[in-house]
Amino acid sequence: MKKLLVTSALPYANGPIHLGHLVEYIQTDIWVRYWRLRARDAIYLCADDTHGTPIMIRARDEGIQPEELIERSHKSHREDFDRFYIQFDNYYSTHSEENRELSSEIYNQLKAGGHIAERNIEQAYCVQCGMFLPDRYIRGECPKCGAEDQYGDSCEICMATYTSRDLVEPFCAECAMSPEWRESKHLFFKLGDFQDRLKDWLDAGHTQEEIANKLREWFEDGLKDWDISRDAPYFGFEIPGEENKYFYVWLDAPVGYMASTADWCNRNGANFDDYWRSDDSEVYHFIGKDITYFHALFWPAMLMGSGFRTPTQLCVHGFLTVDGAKMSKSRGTFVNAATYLEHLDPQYLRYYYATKLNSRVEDIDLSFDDFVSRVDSDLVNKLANIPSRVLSIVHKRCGGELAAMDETGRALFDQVRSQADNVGEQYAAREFAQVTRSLNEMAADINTYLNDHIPWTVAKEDPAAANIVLTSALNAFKVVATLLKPILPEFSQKVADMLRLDDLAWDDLDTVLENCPVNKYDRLADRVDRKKIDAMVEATRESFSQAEDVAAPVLTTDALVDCAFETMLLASTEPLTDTDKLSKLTVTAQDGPRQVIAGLGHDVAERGVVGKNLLVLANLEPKKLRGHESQGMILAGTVDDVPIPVQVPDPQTRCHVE
RNA sequence: GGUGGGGUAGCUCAGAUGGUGAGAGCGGUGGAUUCAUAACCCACAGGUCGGGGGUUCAAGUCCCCCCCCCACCA
Repeated sequence: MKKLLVTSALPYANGPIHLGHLVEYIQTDIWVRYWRLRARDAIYLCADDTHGTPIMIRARDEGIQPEELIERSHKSHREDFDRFYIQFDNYYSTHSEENRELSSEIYNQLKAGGHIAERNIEQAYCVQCGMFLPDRYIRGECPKCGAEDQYGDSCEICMATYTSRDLVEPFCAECAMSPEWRESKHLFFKLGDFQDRLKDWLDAGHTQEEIANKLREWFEDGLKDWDISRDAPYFGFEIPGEENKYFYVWLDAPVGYMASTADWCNRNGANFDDYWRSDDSEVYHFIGKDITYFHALFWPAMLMGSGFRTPTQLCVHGFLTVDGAKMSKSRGTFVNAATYLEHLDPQYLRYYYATKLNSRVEDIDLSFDDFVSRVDSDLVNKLANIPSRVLSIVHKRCGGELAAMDETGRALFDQVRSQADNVGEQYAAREFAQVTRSLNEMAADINTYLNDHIPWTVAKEDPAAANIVLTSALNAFKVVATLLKPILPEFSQKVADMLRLDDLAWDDLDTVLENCPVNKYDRLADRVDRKKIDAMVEATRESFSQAEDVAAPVLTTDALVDCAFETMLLASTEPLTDTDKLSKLTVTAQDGPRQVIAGLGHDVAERGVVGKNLLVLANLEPKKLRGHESQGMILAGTVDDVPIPVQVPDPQTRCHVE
């Protein structure tokens, strides 16, 4: 079999690992561990993605060098991964000499091949911050619907896309200064040069069919040139032959896969070219669907244009939702890996994700109730229970030593053993949900066998006869524990220890333990305490509310003096149906009726606020939103992301708030 | 707004290329058991397969329309 190189996407060095990240790392790790179990030559590589504006700005905000920031991230990422049993062969960094050299080499090759174009473009430049502003760092009013405080590339209210140049009254997101427009030279990768080869590559089945379909849509519009340069100041690699130009972070990020390979090869006496310039290896990238574009178009094209091999397969997965909804900081479901570890066993999450994962691009849901029931009923009640019930009798009645299997016991063993290859195929196909289903069926067979042969009763009269049953059940369980190893490495190792084996190996699936001593049962897993989940959610909620408090600037009373808050009676509401959540509210102020446009959702009337006194910022400059004039701003808080206007209890109370 | 993916028993989900009376696990109910982490084993669930129309001898499974949810949009 060809040697295997497997990667997970490079986490950005700007924040901690969370439960959403872990879907991918656990998925990849299980897959690689399966191949290691099959004794295949496989390496699992990753690295931190360390460059770009957000890192630079964050370091500056913290008053440290970017190098210090990314080193801190690297350390914390590694720690989190280790504790979740993510077994990288190498966890490197894109801020490395190898990465600089490889990125430059690829760029030089592309340039030599005529695939790099130069063009001047005009960009927002903040004089105060001394830098060009990426779309995410420039804000302003949406040119289409007039919504305020929108990003430089698209409007979150009306979903319009545009360029930052189109923004009305743009300002720098960092310092709020209005930017000036400066022209500078940018370098572009002519992706269109590779259109035909990319099409062929996609048609050849290098990724899931649904992904390929989506990419083909982009082909129809024609592939645009990709801007790969950024002007100084920028945290990244300088572009060879240019002055004050840096590679855009997404250029050198995937090259990080290669840099990690190079570093690993150097330290392990292996040959880099065997992986990246050879067809004798297979390269698998596990990625989330959000970065498909980079991995399915830019990345293969970069490789094609620079004389390297292209990936064997892109394994694209969906996103994680928690209890059916997007992860939420305020609801406490945006759980960091480190927070999870303070409360729960990492193996539970590995097992739970495995029960959900398949080879498709579906989102998976972490439902806490389901999580508890899966772990308790599968892992504890069914799987871990088998050695527990068997070994207790072996030690109580049979002197702690196994016997030999009889024909019936052998039949059970063979039945379980015969499914191993099938489970292997499910692993190879990344159908982990099927793997867990198969394993639970096998466990059910063993439990049924035990119940049918009542060794606990037989042992009272005839311990030797009972031991035949126990020995058979335990040997069948050894097969299950071996097959479980990629998902639950520690669980499997503990089983090996109980059986007095060094480890559980695929090649030993046929090896049967008979007439030999075994150790006492060592507890394999405990039930999930629901209280711990609640505590974890609460801790998450608190950590983010604290963070947000710190982030808010401290105001003096001066800032509030100009604000005229007034209670106004809400007379009626009317949803603006061509918007996602805007409603037109009619309120009665002291000086008469007013119209206010508010993003409170179309169903705001159902929250019992009509006829109530609401708190309104009354002296806000009138503004048109989606063509409707808004004369004030309703103050509201959110409960579970649902906006609730602030009410003043007594409807008779009409006042200014000073 | 565009595109993609979904909507199957209370919950989480299986259900190639249309065809025996629609499934699993969990929960629930009844029984059996006591070796085991109140675990395990057996039996029971009658759900308009989102709604409507169509093709067909036959449709969760194909076609059309509608509703709802989710994601992505360099």
